[in-house]
Amino acid sequence: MNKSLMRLAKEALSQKMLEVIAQEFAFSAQASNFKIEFPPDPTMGHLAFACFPLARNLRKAPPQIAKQLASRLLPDAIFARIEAVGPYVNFFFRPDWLAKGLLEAAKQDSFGASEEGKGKRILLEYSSPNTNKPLHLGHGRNNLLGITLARLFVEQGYEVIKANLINDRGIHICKSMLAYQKWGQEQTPEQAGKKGDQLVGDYYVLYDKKLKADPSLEEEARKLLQAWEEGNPQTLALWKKLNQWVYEGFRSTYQRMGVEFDRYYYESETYQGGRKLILEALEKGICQREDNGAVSIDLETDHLGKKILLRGDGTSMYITQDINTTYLKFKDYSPLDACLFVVGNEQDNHFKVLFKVLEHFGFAWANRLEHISYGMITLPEGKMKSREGTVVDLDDLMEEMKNLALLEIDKRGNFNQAPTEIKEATAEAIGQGAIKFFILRSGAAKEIQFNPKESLSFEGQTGPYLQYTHARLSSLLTKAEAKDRQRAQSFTQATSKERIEVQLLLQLAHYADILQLAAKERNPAVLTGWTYELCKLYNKFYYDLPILKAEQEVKLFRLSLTLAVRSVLAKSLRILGIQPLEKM
RNA sequence: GCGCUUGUAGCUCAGCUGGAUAGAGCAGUGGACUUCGAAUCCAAAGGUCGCAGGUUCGAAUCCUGCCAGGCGCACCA
Repeated sequence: MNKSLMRLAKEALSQKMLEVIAQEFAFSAQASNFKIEFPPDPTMGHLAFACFPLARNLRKAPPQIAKQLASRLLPDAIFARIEAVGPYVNFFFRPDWLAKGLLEAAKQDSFGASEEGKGKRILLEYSSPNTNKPLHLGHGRNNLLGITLARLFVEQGYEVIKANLINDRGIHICKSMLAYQKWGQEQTPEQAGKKGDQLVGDYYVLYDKKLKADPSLEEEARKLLQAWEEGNPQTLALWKKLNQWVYEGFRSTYQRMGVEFDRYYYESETYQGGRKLILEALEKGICQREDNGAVSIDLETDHLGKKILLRGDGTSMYITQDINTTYLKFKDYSPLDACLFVVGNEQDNHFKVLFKVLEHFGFAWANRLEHISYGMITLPEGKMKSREGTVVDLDDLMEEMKNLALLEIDKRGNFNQAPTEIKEATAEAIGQGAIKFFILRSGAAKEIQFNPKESLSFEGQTGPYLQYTHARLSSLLTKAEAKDRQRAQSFTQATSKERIEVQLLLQLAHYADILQLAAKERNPAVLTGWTYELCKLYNKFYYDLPILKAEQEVKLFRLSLTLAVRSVLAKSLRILGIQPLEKM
């Protein structure tokens, strides 16, 4: 599948318009002289030719141009109706043409895929947690953004490397280590009966609590960090032990969310490496030596001020380390067409600086770096604060959502006869669907306000609504006679032309462009919005028109349409990480 | 103070590379289950698109200023 049906239609239309404009106005227009758009409402038309840009060239009023052009245009194989409305010429697709072009294709798994990224490689870093506490809702947004973008890129034909840079060293983990050392009594996660990351997180909180009574702990934590840097065996052993527990905890959270990685980078292995690159730059005169021995770079001309890259004592900083990991990514995976960092917007400035520094260092790939920034998730009370216990823990949230879903399932009783594992798995899928859709439906730049009571509903614009549509439609298909279902697979005639049916076809026709746009804009919300719209259309179709009880030829068309919608819907849901359910 | 970012219906959000009457969901109101799954559908209601200028045939969309929220502005990460 190279070109989407919609693109073919646009190209055909564009060609046609060039000819007609030449005939009617003796003006040889360029395709750039006009724009083909989508009317706000499909009842007005399916494609629109706007006459504004031509008005200048032709010195005629747009409505006049539209009228003249429309009078010249005759229906053809693609368009059934063409009419001038104000300054627009509107085109209506022939439902048969849409049906023929879509009903078969949409059932293929390759539908909507593109070769845009064929032969190209993207490295996408996301998640990148600290190892001192469990993941919270903010990480959830990061993870979901990351994994969903990865799938969108794959759909565009890119080879995607999903990388996780683990912040496994530093003062934060030393705080947990210190508290554990002092008060942990060698307790293991098994003994405590909790996940490793949760256990380690408890000690991080404990450290903070104890710190209030005993400020000298801060000094002790710093000493521990020093011991770690010096390679003290006991410290290293403790560090390894706690980190291992945390990784096991993360693994289960990741798995539950459906998040995965191809490559892990560990800060403990990379944090020193940037020094060499910076010293080289210093030799080339790109960087400057400060009075106390620190190395800085002047980004004044880039309006980013002066930045220290290496401390006076020669030790690494955050940016030192990032310079190195970025360098390593290109070393490990060259050639990369893009190298993306999914990191919260509190680091917008950091990435601006980082990218600029690498540009100054002369790396040719510096212009292929991109920060995928996203807003924080806040609570009605304000910011989440781990110290005040107002953090929404991801594991807790997922569990809570699943339990809520369980209640809803019981209320309906569809699973009363089913084994509990099936019921549980369904509840889990619904809970996940609710969380994922909720987080992915708003644009990344926006802050999300998370109100536990209201945000995670199962009705309306939600993940479960999409899953319900899929289940409902699957249920319908199982009720169709096997013989009809069989025939519907390859049935491509629009034997009925109700408005809602044409709208559904039209929605399917947009799919490929939607996927492409979502990937290009790095914005999964483009897909969530489209998918919701598809479901809305289908539910209306389902409600308004009989399917199984329709007259035979109409029934086959409607079943064929249903099969097509199910296929595309299931695929969109999978890209979003939401499980399409047969029953719920 | 400087930089980035957000401000659209009571609430949560689409629309923002300028175009046809600004759209959904939730909440609230009124309807639709003897009919393919009511986690659904339909209807009415709800808006000075933060404010003020400007560019344009045309601005929620672009520019400027102001107001409000968020995030940055470390030899922290």
